[in-house]
Amino acid sequence: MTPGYPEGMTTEVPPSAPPDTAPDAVPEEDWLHLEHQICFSLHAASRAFNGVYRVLLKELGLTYPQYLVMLVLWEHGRTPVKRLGEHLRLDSGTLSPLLKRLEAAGLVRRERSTRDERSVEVLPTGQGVALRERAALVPRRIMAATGFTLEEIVDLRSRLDRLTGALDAAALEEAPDCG
Amino acid sequence: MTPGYPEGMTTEVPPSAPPDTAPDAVPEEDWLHLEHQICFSLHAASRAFNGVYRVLLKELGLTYPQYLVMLVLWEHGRTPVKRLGEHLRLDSGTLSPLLKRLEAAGLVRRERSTRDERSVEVLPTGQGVALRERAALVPRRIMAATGFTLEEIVDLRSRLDRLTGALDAAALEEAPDCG
DNA sequence: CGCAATTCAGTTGTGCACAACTTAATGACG
DNA sequence: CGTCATTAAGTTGTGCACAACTGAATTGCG
Repeated sequence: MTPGYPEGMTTEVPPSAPPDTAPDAVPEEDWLHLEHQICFSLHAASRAFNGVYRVLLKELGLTYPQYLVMLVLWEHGRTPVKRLGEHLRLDSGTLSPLLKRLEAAGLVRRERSTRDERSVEVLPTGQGVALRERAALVPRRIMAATGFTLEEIVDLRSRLDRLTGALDAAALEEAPDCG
Repeated sequence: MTPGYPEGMTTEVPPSAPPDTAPDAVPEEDWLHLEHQICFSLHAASRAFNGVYRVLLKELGLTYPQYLVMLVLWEHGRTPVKRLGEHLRLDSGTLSPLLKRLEAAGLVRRERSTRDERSVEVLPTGQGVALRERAALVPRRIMAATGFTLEEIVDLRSRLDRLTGALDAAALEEAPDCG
């Protein structure tokens, strides 16, 4: 292991070290290496999670994002697409076709609001509500699959939420100028 | 907040409580609720991370998965598609078109192995190697965006790796029978 | 009222993830 | 040697994520 760099690959990063963002004395060369591992980990964890859900949700006929939508609908009932997007951090470009598929599957209905005709409200059908009972087994099986205790899960969740908040804020600052 | 359930939504989950997997005395009804928050968190964190990378990598002309591929190539040089897939947990269905785009961008070349004509080896072009210098700034900016210390990041990484390992193992057991 | 700006859902186009399949090369075995 | 299982890469089809855009409804303001 630790294969080292192939010839011609060591790219002498200029030694400019902005001291405000560097939390430690990590050589510049090692950053890509470390980074390497970290972003792999997050990416891989997300996909592994998705994979386990895929297996469990297959018998419910749901994909993972569809399951997330149903969770919101089971909890809140009739919900405008806009609010679904806020809960799930998804825009209409993702939700519109997804909801169309859920509607085609007979799990939700979409009704244009009478008060504001721009808005479309989504509500679970009887079949959609009934699915909740079968879905109730999923969380426990997911928990078992992680091998984590409840405390560990909750702790991980709070870290991830903090991460998400920081990243969202950074993305906003990064966007137009601000630099 | 805490909107409560809309009428007709409370679905009396049967009180069967398998004691082997329940780490705590959490009411069955609350599982979906808790689950709700947890899977949202992971999903959202992954997408938030992706969003920040998207912004930073835009000026390099890379997507996040393409960046992951380049990280492997920068570290290991010439690598067969098969091994890339092992590093990144991706199959040829994902990698083939991705590598085709990287090749079209002039960042990598693909060469069929002479020793085993089934295998295709990927290697960075001069342009691809040169890109590494500009990419060296990315990890630091990502770190800054997270607001996490190096220790926190490393700790989070180990948790996520443990999670991924457990989930992968569970997915294998879940698959055919094993029940 | 009349018109511009905003809001909301939907569409289009690109790219990733993955299951299922195809094709070609390799290796094992009789 | 010939046959068959295995392996590697690629292709096809479905679905998600997101940017950019369209179009209709609403709101704000003069």
